[in-house]
Amino acid sequence: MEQIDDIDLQLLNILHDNSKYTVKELAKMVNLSASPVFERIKRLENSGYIKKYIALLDAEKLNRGFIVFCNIKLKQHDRNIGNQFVSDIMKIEEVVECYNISGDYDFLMKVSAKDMKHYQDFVFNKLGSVESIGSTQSTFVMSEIKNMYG
Amino acid sequence: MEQIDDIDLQLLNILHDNSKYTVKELAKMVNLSASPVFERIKRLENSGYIKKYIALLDAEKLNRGFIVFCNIKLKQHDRNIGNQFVSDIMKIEEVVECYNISGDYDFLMKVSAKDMKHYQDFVFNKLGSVESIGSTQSTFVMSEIKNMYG
DNA sequence: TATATTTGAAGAATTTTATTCTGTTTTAGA
DNA sequence: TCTAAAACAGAATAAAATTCTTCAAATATA
Repeated sequence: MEQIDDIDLQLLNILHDNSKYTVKELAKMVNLSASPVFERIKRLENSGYIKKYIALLDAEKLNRGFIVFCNIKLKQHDRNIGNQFVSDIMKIEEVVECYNISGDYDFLMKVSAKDMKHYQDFVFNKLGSVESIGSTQSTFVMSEIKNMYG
Repeated sequence: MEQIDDIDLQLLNILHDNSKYTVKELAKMVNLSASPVFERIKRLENSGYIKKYIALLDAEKLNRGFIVFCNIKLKQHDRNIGNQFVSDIMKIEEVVECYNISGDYDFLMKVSAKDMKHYQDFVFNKLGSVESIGSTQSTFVMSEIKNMYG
Protein backbone atom coordinates (compact mmCIF):
# COMPACT_ATOMS: atom_id res chain seq x y z
CA MET A 1 0.00 0.00 0.00
CA GLU A 2 0.93 3.64 0.38
CA GLN A 3 4.38 4.40 1.66
CA ILE A 4 4.84 6.95 4.40
CA ASP A 5 8.02 8.85 5.17
CA ASP A 6 9.52 10.44 8.23
CA ILE A 7 7.52 13.65 7.93
CA ASP A 8 4.27 11.70 7.70
CA LEU A 9 5.30 9.89 10.85
CA GLN A 10 6.01 13.17 12.61
CA LEU A 11 2.58 14.46 11.61
CA LEU A 12 0.91 11.27 12.84
CA ASN A 13 2.66 11.50 16.20
CA ILE A 14 1.73 15.15 16.61
CA LEU A 15 -1.91 14.63 15.64
CA HIS A 16 -2.18 11.55 17.82
CA ASP A 17 -1.42 13.79 20.78
CA ASN A 18 -3.31 16.90 19.66
CA SER A 19 -5.44 17.14 16.54
CA LYS A 20 -6.30 20.81 17.02
CA TYR A 21 -3.15 22.34 15.55
CA THR A 22 -3.75 24.39 12.42
CA VAL A 23 -2.00 23.26 9.26
CA LYS A 24 0.08 26.41 9.49
CA GLU A 25 1.31 25.40 12.93
CA LEU A 26 1.95 21.85 11.77
CA ALA A 27 3.83 23.20 8.76
CA LYS A 28 6.17 25.13 11.01
CA MET A 29 6.77 22.05 13.19
CA VAL A 30 7.84 19.88 10.27
CA ASN A 31 9.55 22.65 8.29
CA LEU A 32 7.23 22.74 5.32
CA SER A 33 4.64 25.13 3.97
CA ALA A 34 0.94 24.68 4.56
CA SER A 35 -0.10 23.10 1.29
CA PRO A 36 2.10 19.98 1.32
CA VAL A 37 1.19 19.44 4.97
CA PHE A 38 -2.48 19.69 4.09
CA GLU A 39 -1.99 17.21 1.25
CA ARG A 40 -0.07 14.82 3.47
CA ILE A 41 -2.78 14.81 6.10
CA LYS A 42 -5.47 14.17 3.50
CA ARG A 43 -3.39 11.31 2.14
CA LEU A 44 -2.97 9.86 5.64
CA GLU A 45 -6.71 10.11 6.20
CA ASN A 46 -7.63 8.55 2.87
CA SER A 47 -5.14 5.72 3.16
CA GLY A 48 -6.48 4.87 6.60
CA TYR A 49 -3.44 5.71 8.73
CA ILE A 50 -5.67 8.22 10.47
CA LYS A 51 -8.90 6.46 11.37
CA LYS A 52 -10.79 9.36 12.91
CA TYR A 53 -10.65 12.37 15.19
CA ILE A 54 -12.24 12.32 18.61
CA ALA A 55 -12.54 14.41 21.76
CA LEU A 56 -11.21 12.92 24.98
CA LEU A 57 -13.52 13.54 27.91
CA ASP A 58 -12.89 13.75 31.63
CA ALA A 59 -14.20 10.47 33.02
CA GLU A 60 -14.18 11.73 36.59
CA LYS A 61 -16.37 14.72 35.78
CA LEU A 62 -18.76 12.47 33.89
CA ASN A 63 -19.04 10.05 36.82
CA ARG A 64 -17.07 7.35 35.07
CA GLY A 65 -13.77 7.53 36.90
CA PHE A 66 -13.96 4.15 38.63
CA ILE A 67 -12.15 1.72 36.33
CA VAL A 68 -12.23 -2.06 36.63
CA PHE A 69 -10.73 -4.79 34.48
CA CYS A 70 -13.21 -7.60 34.43
CA ASN A 71 -12.21 -11.08 33.28
CA ILE A 72 -14.89 -13.32 31.87
CA LYS A 73 -15.18 -17.06 31.45
CA LEU A 74 -17.96 -18.32 29.20
CA LYS A 75 -20.26 -21.16 30.23
CA GLN A 76 -19.33 -23.14 27.15
CA HIS A 77 -17.02 -22.60 24.25
CA ASP A 78 -19.20 -22.91 21.20
CA ARG A 79 -19.77 -20.26 18.56
CA ASN A 80 -23.34 -19.52 19.58
CA ILE A 81 -22.48 -18.74 23.16
CA GLY A 82 -19.58 -16.60 22.00
CA ASN A 83 -21.68 -14.62 19.54
CA GLN A 84 -24.39 -14.15 22.13
CA PHE A 85 -21.86 -12.81 24.61
CA VAL A 86 -20.41 -10.36 22.11
CA SER A 87 -23.79 -9.06 21.07
CA ASP A 88 -24.90 -8.63 24.70
CA ILE A 89 -21.71 -6.87 25.76
CA MET A 90 -21.92 -4.43 22.88
CA LYS A 91 -25.08 -2.95 24.36
CA ILE A 92 -23.71 -2.36 27.85
CA GLU A 93 -22.46 1.20 28.11
CA GLU A 94 -20.20 0.59 31.11
CA VAL A 95 -18.11 -1.81 28.99
CA VAL A 96 -15.66 0.53 27.33
CA GLU A 97 -13.34 -2.09 25.84
CA CYS A 98 -13.49 -5.84 25.37
CA TYR A 99 -10.90 -8.31 24.11
CA ASN A 100 -10.86 -12.00 23.36
CA ILE A 101 -7.78 -13.23 25.19
CA SER A 102 -5.47 -16.15 25.79
CA GLY A 103 -5.14 -17.74 29.22
CA ASP A 104 -7.52 -18.80 31.95
CA TYR A 105 -10.26 -16.41 30.94
CA ASP A 106 -11.97 -15.88 27.60
CA PHE A 107 -12.50 -12.12 27.60
CA LEU A 108 -11.02 -9.10 29.27
CA MET A 109 -13.26 -6.05 29.60
CA LYS A 110 -12.42 -2.58 30.72
CA VAL A 111 -15.38 -1.24 32.66
CA SER A 112 -16.01 2.39 33.49
CA ALA A 113 -18.31 3.17 36.41
CA LYS A 114 -19.07 5.99 38.83
CA ASP A 115 -17.97 4.17 41.97
CA MET A 116 -17.95 0.77 43.68
CA LYS A 117 -21.67 0.86 44.23
CA HIS A 118 -22.26 1.48 40.55
CA TYR A 119 -19.84 -1.31 39.63
CA GLN A 120 -21.59 -3.71 41.98
CA ASP A 121 -24.88 -2.83 40.36
CA PHE A 122 -23.29 -3.36 36.94
CA VAL A 123 -22.05 -6.85 37.90
CA PHE A 124 -25.31 -7.97 39.46
CA ASN A 125 -27.83 -6.44 37.11
CA LYS A 126 -26.08 -6.09 33.79
CA LEU A 127 -23.56 -8.93 33.70
CA GLY A 128 -25.95 -10.95 35.83
CA SER A 129 -28.41 -11.04 32.98
CA VAL A 130 -25.90 -12.11 30.34
CA GLU A 131 -26.64 -15.82 30.08
CA SER A 132 -23.44 -16.78 28.31
CA ILE A 133 -21.19 -15.80 31.22
CA GLY A 134 -19.88 -18.61 33.39
CA SER A 135 -17.76 -16.67 35.85
CA THR A 136 -16.10 -13.31 36.36
CA GLN A 137 -13.08 -11.92 38.15
CA SER A 138 -12.62 -8.22 38.87
CA THR A 139 -9.34 -6.33 39.07
CA PHE A 140 -9.72 -2.78 40.39
CA VAL A 141 -7.69 0.12 39.13
CA MET A 142 -6.20 2.06 42.03
CA SER A 143 -4.52 4.65 39.85
CA GLU A 144 -3.77 5.33 36.24
CA ILE A 145 -0.03 5.55 35.67
CA LYS A 146 0.19 6.02 31.92
CA ASN A 147 -2.28 6.39 29.11
CA MET A 148 -1.14 7.36 25.64
CA TYR A 149 -4.75 8.17 24.78
CA GLY A 150 -5.95 9.96 27.91
CA MET B 1 -18.20 23.17 39.43
CA GLU B 2 -20.08 24.02 36.27
CA GLN B 3 -23.40 22.33 35.64
CA ILE B 4 -24.04 20.71 32.28
CA ASP B 5 -27.41 20.01 30.73
CA ASP B 6 -28.77 17.48 28.29
CA ILE B 7 -27.61 19.36 25.20
CA ASP B 8 -24.07 19.57 26.57
CA LEU B 9 -24.20 15.84 27.11
CA GLN B 10 -25.36 15.28 23.54
CA LEU B 11 -22.49 17.40 22.26
CA LEU B 12 -19.99 15.49 24.41
CA ASN B 13 -21.23 12.16 23.12
CA ILE B 14 -21.10 13.30 19.53
CA LEU B 15 -17.61 14.81 19.83
CA HIS B 16 -16.35 11.78 21.70
CA ASP B 17 -17.13 9.75 18.62
CA ASN B 18 -16.18 12.30 15.98
CA SER B 19 -14.65 15.68 16.67
CA LYS B 20 -14.57 16.79 13.03
CA TYR B 21 -18.14 17.96 12.72
CA THR B 22 -18.47 21.67 12.03
CA VAL B 23 -20.38 23.74 14.57
CA LYS B 24 -23.03 24.23 11.94
CA GLU B 25 -23.48 20.46 11.65
CA LEU B 26 -23.51 20.07 15.42
CA ALA B 27 -26.04 22.88 15.68
CA LYS B 28 -28.40 21.03 13.39
CA MET B 29 -27.97 17.81 15.37
CA VAL B 30 -28.95 19.42 18.67
CA ASN B 31 -31.50 21.85 17.20
CA LEU B 32 -29.72 25.08 17.97
CA SER B 33 -27.94 27.73 15.94
CA ALA B 34 -24.19 27.87 15.58
CA SER B 35 -23.32 30.48 18.17
CA PRO B 36 -24.78 28.84 21.28
CA VAL B 37 -23.25 25.54 20.19
CA PHE B 38 -19.90 27.23 19.81
CA GLU B 39 -20.22 28.79 23.24
CA ARG B 40 -21.22 25.49 24.80
CA ILE B 41 -18.22 23.71 23.34
CA LYS B 42 -15.87 26.42 24.58
CA ARG B 43 -17.43 26.13 28.01
CA LEU B 44 -17.00 22.36 27.99
CA GLU B 45 -13.36 22.78 26.98
CA ASN B 46 -12.61 25.44 29.58
CA SER B 47 -14.34 23.60 32.39
CA GLY B 48 -12.37 20.46 31.58
CA TYR B 49 -15.16 18.17 30.43
CA ILE B 50 -13.32 18.01 27.12
CA LYS B 51 -9.68 17.29 27.86
CA LYS B 52 -8.29 17.37 24.35
CA TYR B 53 -8.76 16.37 20.74
CA ILE B 54 -6.71 13.61 19.17
CA ALA B 55 -6.40 11.59 15.98
CA LEU B 56 -6.89 7.84 16.25
CA LEU B 57 -4.36 5.94 14.17
CA ASP B 58 -4.47 2.50 12.59
CA ALA B 59 -2.25 0.35 14.83
CA GLU B 60 -2.02 -2.42 12.25
CA LYS B 61 -0.72 -0.11 9.54
CA LEU B 62 1.82 1.32 11.96
CA ASN B 63 3.07 -2.13 12.94
CA ARG B 64 1.53 -1.98 16.37
CA GLY B 65 -1.41 -4.31 15.98
CA PHE B 66 -0.19 -7.04 18.34
CA ILE B 67 -1.72 -6.25 21.73
CA VAL B 68 -0.72 -7.85 25.02
CA PHE B 69 -1.86 -7.24 28.56
CA CYS B 70 1.17 -7.62 30.74
CA ASN B 71 0.84 -8.08 34.51
CA ILE B 72 3.71 -6.97 36.68
CA LYS B 73 4.79 -7.88 40.20
CA LEU B 74 7.40 -5.65 41.79
CA LYS B 75 10.42 -7.06 43.58
CA GLN B 76 9.53 -5.18 46.74
CA HIS B 77 6.71 -2.89 47.76
CA ASP B 78 8.43 0.26 48.92
CA ARG B 79 7.97 3.72 47.49
CA ASN B 80 11.40 3.89 45.86
CA ILE B 81 10.93 0.71 43.87
CA GLY B 82 7.47 1.87 42.84
CA ASN B 83 8.65 5.27 41.70
CA GLN B 84 11.54 3.73 39.82
CA PHE B 85 9.19 1.36 38.02
CA VAL B 86 6.84 4.17 37.02
CA SER B 87 9.64 6.36 35.75
CA ASP B 88 11.15 3.48 33.74
CA ILE B 89 7.85 2.41 32.22
CA MET B 90 7.06 5.96 31.12
CA LYS B 91 9.98 5.86 28.71
CA ILE B 92 9.05 2.61 27.00
CA GLU B 93 7.06 3.35 23.86
CA GLU B 94 5.49 -0.10 23.59
CA VAL B 95 3.70 0.49 26.91
CA VAL B 96 0.56 2.27 25.84
CA GLU B 97 -1.29 2.15 29.15
CA CYS B 98 -0.36 1.26 32.71
CA TYR B 99 -2.47 0.92 35.84
CA ASN B 100 -1.76 0.27 39.49
CA ILE B 101 -4.17 -2.53 40.34
CA SER B 102 -5.62 -4.65 43.10
CA GLY B 103 -5.05 -8.39 43.23
CA ASP B 104 -2.11 -10.73 42.74
CA TYR B 105 -0.18 -8.30 40.56
CA ASP B 106 0.83 -4.70 41.14
CA PHE B 107 0.49 -3.24 37.66
CA LEU B 108 -1.38 -4.00 34.50
CA MET B 109 0.13 -2.69 31.28
CA LYS B 110 -1.32 -2.64 27.80
CA VAL B 111 1.50 -3.25 25.37
CA SER B 112 1.41 -2.55 21.66
CA ALA B 113 3.89 -4.39 19.43
CA LYS B 114 4.32 -5.41 15.81
CA ASP B 115 4.17 -9.15 16.38
CA MET B 116 5.17 -11.91 18.76
CA LYS B 117 8.83 -11.53 17.91
CA HIS B 118 8.70 -7.83 18.72
CA TYR B 119 6.88 -8.56 21.96
CA GLN B 120 9.46 -11.16 22.94
CA ASP B 121 12.18 -8.61 22.29
CA PHE B 122 10.25 -6.08 24.36
CA VAL B 123 10.00 -8.47 27.32
CA PHE B 124 13.63 -9.54 27.22
CA ASN B 125 15.34 -6.31 26.38
CA LYS B 126 13.08 -3.56 27.65
CA LEU B 127 11.30 -5.08 30.65
CA GLY B 128 14.40 -7.18 31.26
CA SER B 129 16.34 -4.07 32.10
CA VAL B 130 13.77 -2.63 34.50
CA GLU B 131 15.31 -3.56 37.84
CA SER B 132 12.17 -3.04 39.90
CA ILE B 133 10.24 -5.82 38.21
CA GLY B 134 9.94 -9.10 40.10
CA SER B 135 7.84 -11.13 37.68
CA THR B 136 5.55 -10.75 34.69
CA GLN B 137 2.60 -12.57 33.20
CA SER B 138 1.41 -12.01 29.63
CA THR B 139 -2.15 -12.26 28.35
CA PHE B 140 -2.39 -12.09 24.57
CA VAL B 141 -5.20 -10.38 22.74
CA MET B 142 -6.62 -12.64 20.05
CA SER B 143 -9.16 -10.13 18.84
CA GLU B 144 -10.58 -6.78 19.78
CA ILE B 145 -14.33 -7.05 20.37
CA LYS B 146 -15.22 -3.54 21.47
CA ASN B 147 -13.36 -0.31 21.87
CA MET B 148 -15.22 2.92 22.55
CA TYR B 149 -12.05 4.84 21.60
CA GLY B 150 -10.88 2.93 18.55
C1' DT C 1 -48.11 40.26 40.34
C1' DA C 2 -45.36 43.40 38.06
C1' DT C 3 -40.81 44.57 37.08
C1' DA C 4 -35.82 44.10 36.80
C1' DT C 5 -32.04 41.14 35.81
C1' DT C 6 -29.84 37.51 34.00
C1' DT C 7 -29.25 33.92 30.78
C1' DG C 8 -29.28 31.86 26.44
C1' DA C 9 -30.27 32.14 21.75
C1' DA C 10 -30.32 33.88 16.78
C1' DG C 11 -28.31 36.04 12.95
C1' DA C 12 -25.09 39.16 10.95
C1' DA C 13 -20.30 40.66 10.66
C1' DT C 14 -15.59 39.56 10.97
C1' DT C 15 -11.51 36.90 11.36
C1' DT C 16 -9.15 32.83 10.84
C1' DT C 17 -8.44 28.57 8.80
C1' DA C 18 -8.95 25.15 5.38
C1' DT C 19 -8.74 24.22 0.67
C1' DT C 20 -7.72 24.93 -4.07
C1' DC C 21 -4.91 26.50 -7.74
C1' DT C 22 -0.74 27.81 -10.27
C1' DG C 23 3.86 27.84 -11.13
C1' DT C 24 8.50 26.08 -9.67
C1' DT C 25 11.79 22.83 -7.84
C1' DT C 26 13.26 18.46 -6.77
C1' DT C 27 13.57 13.63 -7.49
C1' DA C 28 13.69 9.25 -9.90
C1' DG C 29 14.16 6.72 -13.94
C1' DA C 30 15.38 6.10 -18.74
C1' DT D 1 21.74 14.22 -19.24
C1' DC D 2 17.02 14.50 -20.32
C1' DT D 3 12.22 13.65 -19.19
C1' DA D 4 8.30 12.75 -16.39
C1' DA D 5 6.33 12.55 -12.08
C1' DA D 6 6.05 13.97 -7.54
C1' DA D 7 6.46 17.41 -3.96
C1' DC D 8 6.78 22.05 -2.69
C1' DA D 9 5.83 27.27 -2.04
C1' DG D 10 2.93 31.02 -2.27
C1' DA D 11 -1.17 33.28 -3.79
C1' DA D 12 -6.19 33.08 -4.29
C1' DT D 13 -10.53 31.37 -2.80
C1' DA D 14 -13.95 29.07 -0.02
C1' DA D 15 -15.42 27.60 4.25
C1' DA D 16 -15.28 27.52 8.89
C1' DA D 17 -14.59 29.49 13.38
C1' DT D 18 -15.23 33.32 16.27
C1' DT D 19 -17.09 37.67 17.70
C1' DC D 20 -20.67 40.99 18.25
C1' DT D 21 -25.24 42.84 18.59
C1' DT D 22 -29.85 42.26 19.41
C1' DC D 23 -33.79 39.89 21.15
C1' DA D 24 -36.59 36.71 23.82
C1' DA D 25 -37.30 33.80 27.63
C1' DA D 26 -36.50 32.49 32.11
C1' DT D 27 -35.50 33.72 36.75
C1' DA D 28 -35.18 36.49 40.52
C1' DT D 29 -36.75 40.54 43.15
C1' DA D 30 -39.67 44.09 45.00
